[in-house]
Amino acid sequence: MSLHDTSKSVNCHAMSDVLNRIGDKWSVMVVGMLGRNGTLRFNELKRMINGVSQRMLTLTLRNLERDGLVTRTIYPEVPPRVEYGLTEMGKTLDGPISKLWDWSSEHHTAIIEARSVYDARATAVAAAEPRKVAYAQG
Amino acid sequence: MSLHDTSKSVNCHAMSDVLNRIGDKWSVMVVGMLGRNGTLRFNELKRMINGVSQRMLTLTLRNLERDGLVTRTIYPEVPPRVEYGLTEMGKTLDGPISKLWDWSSEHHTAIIEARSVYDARATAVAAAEPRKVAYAQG
DNA sequence: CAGGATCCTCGTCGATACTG
DNA sequence: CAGTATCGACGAGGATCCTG
Repeated sequence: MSLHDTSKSVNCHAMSDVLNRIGDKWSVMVVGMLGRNGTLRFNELKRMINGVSQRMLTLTLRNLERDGLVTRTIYPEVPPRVEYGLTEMGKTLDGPISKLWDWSSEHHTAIIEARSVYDARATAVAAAEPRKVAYAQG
Repeated sequence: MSLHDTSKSVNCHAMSDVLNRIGDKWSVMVVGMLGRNGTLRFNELKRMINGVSQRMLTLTLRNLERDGLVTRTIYPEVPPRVEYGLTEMGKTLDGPISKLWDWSSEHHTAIIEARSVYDARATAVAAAEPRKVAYAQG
């Protein structure tokens, strides 16, 4: 088949590295938001992303900027204004992320359901098996 | 434009929830591997994934199973044999993940480069600005 | 408004040892 | 082989306060 262990290792490394950034929840959010809205200010992002702390948003943006995915434009005004946008590379990432996004909203319900099924079964099994305790105490 | 804040919030929630699972490095790896190879045993996955601990692989597989993305088949033999595969929903996830995978290997180099550029600039700025210290100490 | 600095907590993960 | 159980270390991340 099409599986070469060597190339697999290399891809694995690249994925591993890239995933450390883009696999991050907030990064995906930021790229998604910027991909949809073009350009946003710090507090606009903060409001839209819902749950992100100021610290995390700052760090996320810095990392994305460092990786060449996000541009940071400072307007020397008062009050200060900083706008964030996607670089060309960032825009190419928006494609895959959108796919992921679509997948999420499409299958979210199914996942929630699968979880409750799994949990119900797990609980049932746990309840049906107090034997361990009985033996241990007997 | 096509941005509705309300639907955004909902999607944000769904993404947030889903990303907690699939945004996880190991989960992506596992789904990727299973997507490519069809079905794999525990230690096969462990060997292929390169760096995952036995504990993390177990947890990852349990979570994926719980979310209805991975099947777990136990063969009552000795020595024990357990095979993992993707569910139908899991297979649909393999698409988006493959996109991400491809993107990773395609842009990995550019990212590494962007980082070193950024770091070089950051270092230069830090070196060019000992004024703070000078003022503070003067 | 946009962030830097700090503290502190909670969860994550790896290592290890044991089981069926 | 395929796990479970436990512990300890570490770092991510939130809360808070402060600056330009």
